[in-house]
Amino acid sequence: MTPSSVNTMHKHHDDFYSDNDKIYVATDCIIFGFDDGDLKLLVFKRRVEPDAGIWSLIGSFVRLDEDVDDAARRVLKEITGLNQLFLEQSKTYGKVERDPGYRCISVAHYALIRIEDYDRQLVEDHGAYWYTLKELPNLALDHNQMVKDALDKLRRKSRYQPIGFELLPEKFTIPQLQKLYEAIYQRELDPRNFRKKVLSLKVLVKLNEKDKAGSKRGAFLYRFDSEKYQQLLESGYNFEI
Amino acid sequence: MTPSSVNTMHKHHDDFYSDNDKIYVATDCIIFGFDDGDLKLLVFKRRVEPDAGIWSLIGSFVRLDEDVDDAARRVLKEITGLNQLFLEQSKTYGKVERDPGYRCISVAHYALIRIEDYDRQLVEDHGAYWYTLKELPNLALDHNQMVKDALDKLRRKSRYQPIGFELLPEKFTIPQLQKLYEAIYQRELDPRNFRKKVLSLKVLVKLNEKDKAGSKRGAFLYRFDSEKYQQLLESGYNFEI
DNA sequence: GAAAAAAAGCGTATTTTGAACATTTAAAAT
DNA sequence: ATTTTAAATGTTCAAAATACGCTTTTTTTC
Repeated sequence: MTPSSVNTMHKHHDDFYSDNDKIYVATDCIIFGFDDGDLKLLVFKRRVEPDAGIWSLIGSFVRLDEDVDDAARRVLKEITGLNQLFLEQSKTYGKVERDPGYRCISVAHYALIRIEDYDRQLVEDHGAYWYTLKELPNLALDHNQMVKDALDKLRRKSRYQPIGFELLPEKFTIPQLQKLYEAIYQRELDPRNFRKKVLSLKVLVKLNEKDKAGSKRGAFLYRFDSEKYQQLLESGYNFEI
Repeated sequence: MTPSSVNTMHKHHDDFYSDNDKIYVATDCIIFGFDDGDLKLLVFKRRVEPDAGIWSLIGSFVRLDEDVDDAARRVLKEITGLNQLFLEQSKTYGKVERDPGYRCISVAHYALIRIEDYDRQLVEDHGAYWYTLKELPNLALDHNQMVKDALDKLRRKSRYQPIGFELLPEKFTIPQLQKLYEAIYQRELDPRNFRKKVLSLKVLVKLNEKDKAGSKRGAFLYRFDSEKYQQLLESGYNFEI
């Protein structure tokens, strides 16, 4: 390749790319859920070589006629049955030897789902299992790195965007929300300060119901007010949790 | 495609992928520089359709035998002559219609370079030009979006990591550093508070030289102490600028 | 060569935010 | 009725962010 071929976006592809030079493009999904005070990850038994029998993330090749993020959405839909969910690109993995079988890059996406919502039958049909993050086994290929990176993104993002609500049911209590953030940040938070902080953001609506599951006394349920959130965002409000 | 084909990472590719189904994989580079108080971007005149004659980012196809990030490094090296520089993946662009010519996804990377270091001859040979961010023209394809996203990443990242130093010469003054951060954040900072803050991080070494270019009085030059930075990082120090 | 101008550099007061901790309240279990 | 458990409210102290005043050094101008 000559130096001038650097500027290849300026040349026609046929100039140096033959069809069998092309690289496979896949997407892998890091699916986070939250249950019982723990962050969980949906993983699958891999069926073919290399690494057959090993747990792995769920993924798919990107079709010629579909957007990359649509491919991720398609995967999620077929596994969980869920259509509308939080889905965001994480990072692209492009090492030559990342998949020993053939040259393939993967555009990883991470998703947050309310663990009560997903379709249990579909998940079971695919041989999938919810692993607690702490007990996560070795995954195929570079999938452990993918999880690490996605978790990092989730942590960073949840500091300045109220993204955690995607992992909770519509109605939730402050202590539940706290447990979620403790799971994300992997450290304990002071319940009094947490409550103060989160209520000061003014995006929670207190309901006239209590959840009795967590304690004898029961805790008031809240819901996230995304309209108010949008308003505050537009008026330049800075969210940090 | 059947539902089971979702889990394609588990199947062999030949099962549904023929060679001419494959997608082209490219990389585009958002090259930031800093000069004269302004953030600048290195752009190029596109030579072929679509959008020939339009300014665009520099890019290249990823070779079959090179890592995606190596492709970006190769592009940068051939354009600027620089080998060791700050380079980081930004985001992957995978819309079907993003390039009308053919199906091609692009893994965007952003780079920070000291504007005095680059090879002017090489840049000129490639028909490149340093545009001020504010005066940036319409770019080809989805390249304006790429710039927007990369700038956003740069902003976020520079809040918790001292990456701004990559854009300054080895020796710089506090006022210069402030101008850089003002350019990145697009807002004015108080010189007294900025100085206090940045010196409190204890990663700057004051030199016995003054820079007379910026003012009549002249300002002391400093350099970034990356060893000390590493030490502090390892001891769990939290950098926020 | 004295005065004005301009940016560098140092210092202090005020406000806001974050961390630590004590106490009361509601409801279930004994 | 008493104990137990977690929810909820409140207070205090320290640290960090912000706002702003003033002196210093050197060049320019009259």
